[in-house]
Amino acid sequence: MPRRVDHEERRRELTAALLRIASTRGLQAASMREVAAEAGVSLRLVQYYVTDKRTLMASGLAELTARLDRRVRDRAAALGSGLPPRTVLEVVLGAILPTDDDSRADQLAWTAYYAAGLTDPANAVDGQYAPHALERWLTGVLTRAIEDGQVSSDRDPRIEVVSLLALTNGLVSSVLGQQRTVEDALAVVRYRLDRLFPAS
Amino acid sequence: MPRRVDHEERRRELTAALLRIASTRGLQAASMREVAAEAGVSLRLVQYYVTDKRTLMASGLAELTARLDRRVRDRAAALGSGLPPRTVLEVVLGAILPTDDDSRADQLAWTAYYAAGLTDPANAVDGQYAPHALERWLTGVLTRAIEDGQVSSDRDPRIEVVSLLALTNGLVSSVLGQQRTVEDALAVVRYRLDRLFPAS
DNA sequence: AACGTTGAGATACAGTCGTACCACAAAGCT
DNA sequence: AGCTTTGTGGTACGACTGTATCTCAACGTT
Repeated sequence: MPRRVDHEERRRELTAALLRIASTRGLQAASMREVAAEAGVSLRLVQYYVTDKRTLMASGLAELTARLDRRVRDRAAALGSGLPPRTVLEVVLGAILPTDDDSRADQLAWTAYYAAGLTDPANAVDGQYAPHALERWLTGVLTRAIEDGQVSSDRDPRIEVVSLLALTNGLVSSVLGQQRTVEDALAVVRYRLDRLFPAS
Repeated sequence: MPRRVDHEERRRELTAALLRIASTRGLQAASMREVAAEAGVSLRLVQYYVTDKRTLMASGLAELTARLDRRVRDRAAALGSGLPPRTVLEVVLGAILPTDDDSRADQLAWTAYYAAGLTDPANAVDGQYAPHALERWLTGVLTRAIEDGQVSSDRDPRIEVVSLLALTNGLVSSVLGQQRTVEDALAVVRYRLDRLFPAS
C-alpha cells in the first residue's frame, strides 16, 4: 500500500513513541524494537524513517526541548503583556513544574536525557532547555521591577533569577521523585516570590 | 591460591569499581564484565562475591548514600559545635555541592541512580539521601536562629530549609552539567544566606 | 504497457548482556 | 591421609541489542 507518505509526520510519531517509553520505562528500555511496538509498526519502518538510533535519540531530545520551551512560552503568552513582574515570574516558574501528566512525562524524559548526557557526551543536553534566553528574559523583568521600586534595590537581579531557576529545578526533581507534591512545590516558589516582592 | 579472603572487603572493592564506572561512563556502561575489568578480576569472581547484578547495584546505591551522608556529617563535625546557625547552614549546603573530584564523581553516580530510579522502581532512591533527617536538623537550627533574633520572625523555617535544599540540589545539577562553576554555586548559596541572616 | 521509485515485511548477523555450569587447585578439618 | 570446603578460571547459553539484507507490492512516470 505504498501511498505517498509524509516522512516528517512519521518521524514525529516515532519520536513521540520514543518519548512515551522514555518517560514511563526509561531511556534504557527505549530500544528500536520497543519504539516500533509502541508506535505499532514494524522494526523495519523505524529503521526506514529514522535510519539511525542516534538520530532517533537526537530528535527525541529536540522534540523535548521544543515542548518544554513551548510550554513556558504559551503559558506566558496566554496572559498577555503588561502584567506585573511578580506574576510573570510566578507563571513562568510554574510552567516549568510538572503540573499535569503531560508535563510530568516530559520532565521525566528530560531528566533521563540529562542524566545520560552527563556521562555520555553523545546525547548531551547543551545547557538547560534554553537556559540563557530564559535567564536573560527574567533578569530583565526583575531589573525593571527593581527600577519601579517593587523590589528592594539591594537585590541582585542576576543572582535572584539564577537562584529561582535552580530552586525550581530542584523542586522539579523532588516532585518527580514524589518526595513532594506539585502544590507544595508551587507554595515554595510563591513563598520565595513573596519575600522578593514585599507587600506594597 | 585459595587463601582465606575477606568477602566484605572484596565486595567493597567491586562496589567501588561499579561507582567508578557509573560516574565516568554512566550506569548504562556498568555491566558485570566491565566491573570485573575495572576491578582487575575475572567475571566469575564478580559473580562469586556479588552473586546478582541487582545486589551489586543495591550495594552501589548504599555505598553512595553512605558517602554523601558521611561527607555532610564529617564537614559539620570538623567545625565543632556551638557555631552560629548561618555557618552551619553554609557548611552543610557547601558539603552537598561537588567541590572536589571525589564528590563530583559521587554526585554524578548519584544522579545516574536517581534518574534510573524514577522510571525503574527496582533501584529507586527512597528519598533524597537522608532527606528527612537533614531537613529536620536544619529546620531545628533555623528555628533556634529565629528565636535568637538572628533571623526575622516572619520567616517560615520549614519552607526556608526546603527552599535551600532544593536550591542546592538544582545548583548541583547545573554544576555537574558544567553550566556553572562550583564557586558560582557557592556564591548563590551565600547570597541567599546573606538575605536570610541580615547583617547584625 | 513497462519500469524505476517508494513503502513495507521478514529475517539474518554480529555483538553484548546476565547467568549457569563445569573443572580444578589450594586450604582446613578429622 | 583423605575429604570437604573455599576460591578461581573458562566457557556456554539464551535473550536482547543495532544494523544490514533480501524480498516484494503498490504507485508515478514515461
